[in-house]
Amino acid sequence: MSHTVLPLHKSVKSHRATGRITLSDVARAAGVSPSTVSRALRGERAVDPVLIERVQAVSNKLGYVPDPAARALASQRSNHVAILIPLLSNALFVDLLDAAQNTLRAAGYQTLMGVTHYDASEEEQLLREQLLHRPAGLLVTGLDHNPATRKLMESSQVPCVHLMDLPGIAAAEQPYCVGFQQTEAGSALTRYLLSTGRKRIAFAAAQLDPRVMQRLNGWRSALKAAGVYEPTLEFLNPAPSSLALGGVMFEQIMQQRPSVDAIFFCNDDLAQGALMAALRRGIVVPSQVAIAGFNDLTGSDQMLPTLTTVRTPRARIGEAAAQMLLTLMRGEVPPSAQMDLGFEILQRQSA
Amino acid sequence: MSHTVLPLHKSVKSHRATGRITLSDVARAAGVSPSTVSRALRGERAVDPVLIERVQAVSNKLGYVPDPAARALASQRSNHVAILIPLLSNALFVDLLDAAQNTLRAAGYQTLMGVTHYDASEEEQLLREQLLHRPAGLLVTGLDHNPATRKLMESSQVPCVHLMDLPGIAAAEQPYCVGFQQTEAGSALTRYLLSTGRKRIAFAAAQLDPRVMQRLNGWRSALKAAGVYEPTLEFLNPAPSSLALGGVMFEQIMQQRPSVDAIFFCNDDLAQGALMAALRRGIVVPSQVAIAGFNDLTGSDQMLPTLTTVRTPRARIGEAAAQMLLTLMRGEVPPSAQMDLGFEILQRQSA
DNA sequence: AAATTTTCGGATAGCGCTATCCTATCGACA
DNA sequence: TGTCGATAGGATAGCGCTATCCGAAAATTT
Repeated sequence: MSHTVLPLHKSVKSHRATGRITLSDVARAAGVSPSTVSRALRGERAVDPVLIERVQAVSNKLGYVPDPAARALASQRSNHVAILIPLLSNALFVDLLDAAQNTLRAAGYQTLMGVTHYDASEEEQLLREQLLHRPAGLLVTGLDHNPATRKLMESSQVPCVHLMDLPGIAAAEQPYCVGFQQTEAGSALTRYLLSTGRKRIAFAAAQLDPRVMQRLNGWRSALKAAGVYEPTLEFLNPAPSSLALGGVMFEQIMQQRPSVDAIFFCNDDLAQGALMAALRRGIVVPSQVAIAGFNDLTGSDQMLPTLTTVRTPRARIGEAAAQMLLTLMRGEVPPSAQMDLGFEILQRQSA
Repeated sequence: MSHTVLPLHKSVKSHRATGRITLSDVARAAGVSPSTVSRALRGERAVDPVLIERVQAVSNKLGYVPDPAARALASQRSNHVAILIPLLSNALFVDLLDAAQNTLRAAGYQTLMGVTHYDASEEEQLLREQLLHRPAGLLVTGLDHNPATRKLMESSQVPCVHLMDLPGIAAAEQPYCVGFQQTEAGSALTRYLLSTGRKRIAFAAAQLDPRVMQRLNGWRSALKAAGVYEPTLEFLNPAPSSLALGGVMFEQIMQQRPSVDAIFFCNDDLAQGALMAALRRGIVVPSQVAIAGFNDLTGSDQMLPTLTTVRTPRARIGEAAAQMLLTLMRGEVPPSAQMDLGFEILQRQSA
C-alpha cells in the first residue's frame, strides 16, 4: 500500500488555496504567459489573433472569471460606478437609479448606491466612502454640492456625470450633465395655466431642493411677465414631499387664499394628495380651482380628474447619463457635455 | 544651489506611487510592524492597549483609510453585502432596500443591489456576478430560487438572510429569514371581510409572485372554512402590478361578476386604482362593493374612501434582516433562524 | 527552579491581477 | 546589408493588505 502523495494535486504551490481558477491557470493551459492572457482577455495592446482565440477558448473551457478585487488593486480602478441620489422615497430618483443601473450593468459595471437624504455632509461622507472603492465613474444628482464634495470629485479624477440639472446658460463651468431646464419647465407650465385664463396661480412646494427652487423661479418669471406675480401666493414647506402633505397644503391654501384659481404643485405626489383632498372637501377641480403637478409620477393619469402635469424624462436621463459616463470611462469625449432631454406638458383634466 | 534629492520624499520605494497613505506608512510612523497596525485597527488577536491607542492616534493623524480592494484580495472577503430584489418599481422592495441599506452602511458595509425582474435566471446571473466580489453577506427576496441559485448560495458559504417570506411550519430546511406569514395575512384579511358580512369576496391579483400566491391560498382557505369558496372569483393577471391595471381589473370584475360584494386586491396599487375607477364609474365603495388592499403603500390613507389594507412591516423587515445578517457575518448565531414580524389589519373606510 | 504553556510583536509570503521593463523578431529604409 | 524602429511576447515587481509562521518574553505549572 503506497502512501505517496497523489499526483496532480491542485494548487500545490499555494498554501492558501481557494479553488478559484486564476489567470495563471489559464496561461498554463493555453501555453502562454500570464501577461498575454491578461492582454488577450482585455483587448489590451496588440496580441496575435490566433493567441487571442486560443486564450479565450481555454478561458471559457475552464470557466475563468477575473477577480475584481485583484484587478482593482493592481490597476487602481474597480468596475464600480457610484451613484448618489437624495432619497429612495421619491419615485423620481428610483426611476433614475433603475435606468442607470440597468445600463451600467449591461456594460459590466456594478452600481454602488448612496442615499444622501438631501444632506450635504452626508453626501460628502458617502462620496468619501465610495471613492475608497476607486470607482470607475460617478453619477451624482444635481449640480449643487458643498466645496469639500466638489473638491473630492475633482481631485479623484473619476469621470462624473450630473443628473437632472443643467447649468445656467451663462455658467462658467461646463460639467457633464444630463437633465432638462427646470426653470424653463416651471415657467412653461405656468404659462400654460395662464393660457387657460387663470390669473391667481399659487405655487406650492415641499422638500425645496435646488430643482424645486428653479421651478419656483420659472413660475415667478412667467407670472411677472404676465404682470400677475403675487409673492404671497408662494407656499413653501421644507418637509418631505408626500400625498398627505399635499392634502394638508391644499386645504391651507384654500382656506387662507380662497381666491386662488390654480395651484402649481412642485411634485405630483403633492398634487395627487391635493386632488384627493379636493374630492373629500367637495371642491371641484378644475372649475373651482385648477391643479397641476410635476413629474408625471405613477397614478397621476388615474386620478379624478386626471392630473395635468409635466412629464419629465427621468428614465431616459438615467440611461443617457449612464451612456455618457460609459463614454467617459472609455476615455472618449462625449459629443456634448450637456444633454437637455426636455420635458412635455401633459394637458389633462385637472387644469 | 543644491540639486540633491529632497529628504523625506514620500514613497521612494514605490515606482507606482499613488499618494495614498498605506498601512506601512502608519506602521513606520507609529514605530511598530505592519502586522501590529493591521491587528490593532481591526481588533484582531490581542494587542497591547498602549500600542492600540498609539496606532489609532497615528492612523487618525495621517488620515489613514484601509484599501477595500487590498483587504478583499488578502482576506478573500469584501465589505460588500449583495441584496437581490425583484423590482424597483414596487415601493415595497424599495422600502426594504432603503432600510437594509441604511442599517448595513451604519455597520460599515457597502450594499450591492441586484434587480432580478422576477426572472430566476437573471437572479442566478446576478448572484454569480455579485459572488465574484466575495460579499460578506447576502440578502435575497423570498425563498423560491432555482436549483443553480440555491447551490451557488450554499457553496459560496456566504451568510444569507431571506426577506419577506417564512418557510411553512413543516418545512425541513431552516434558512435564516425575516418576514411574516403571507398565507396567514391573506386569510386574516379575508376573515375580516367575512366578519363585515361579505359573502362573495373576489381575489384580484397581478404579478403573481410566490407571496401573492400564498395570500391567494390564505383567501381560499378562509373562504372554504366559511363555506363560501367560489373558484371563479379568482382573478389572476400575470402582468406587473400598477394603479392602471387595478382600475382595469376592477371594471372587468364588476362587469363580469356584478354580484361580488368585496374584492381583495393582492397589492395596494391595484386597490388604489380600483378605488379611482370606482369614483369614475360612480360605484360607491364600500356600500356597493367593499375593497381591500395589501401592504399599506403610500397614499392608501389618502384615498376616498380610505383604503382598508394590511400593514406589512417592510422597513422593519429590511432592518431586522440586515441586523441578523450582521450577526451572522460576525460569526455569531442569531437567537432564532426565523423572525416573524407580523402584520396588522388596518380597518379603514373601503371595507 | 525547571519545564511547560501562553501571550503578543514581527517577519514573510502571498491574495490574483496589471504595469512596466526587457528582449526577440520582423519589416522598412538607406 | 546593416541600422533602425515597430511589433508582440515574456519576465518581474509590485498594488496594499492579511494569514501564517516564528520566536522572545511573560505567565503558569509542577
